[in-house]
Amino acid sequence: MSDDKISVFAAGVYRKLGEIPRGKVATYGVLARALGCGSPRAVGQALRANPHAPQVPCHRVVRIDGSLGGYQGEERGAAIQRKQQLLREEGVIFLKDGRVDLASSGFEFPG
DNA sequence: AAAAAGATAGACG
DNA sequence: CGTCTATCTTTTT
Repeated sequence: MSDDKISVFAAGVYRKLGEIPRGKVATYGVLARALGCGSPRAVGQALRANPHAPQVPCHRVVRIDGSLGGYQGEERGAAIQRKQQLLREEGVIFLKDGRVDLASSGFEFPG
């Protein structure tokens, strides 16, 4: 937190997030691949430092297995609860396990 | 400059 | 089901 600006990597992540349609969710792996990186952790780092909270749909990014993961830097349980609420309002389908239905709400980047 | 952490994913036992 | 390793970027010492 030294510069007001952000890295090019984060900017690319936020750009991809804007491509995710409402009611859908993308996975870290797919996002990382769309950015040209094979490490979903790098994407998570960019989202964690997300300077635009609700402006960027960072809550539309979940794990590969449908688990929510985290939100900003909150506790795991709190992050899941908040994300589930937001996604549920957007029309994302949730399974009884508390996971997202990637089979219907899973989004993937073209190309 | 070097080391540690971080919202993952995949492989192994 | 639980544990370890691989991979990339950002942040801190």
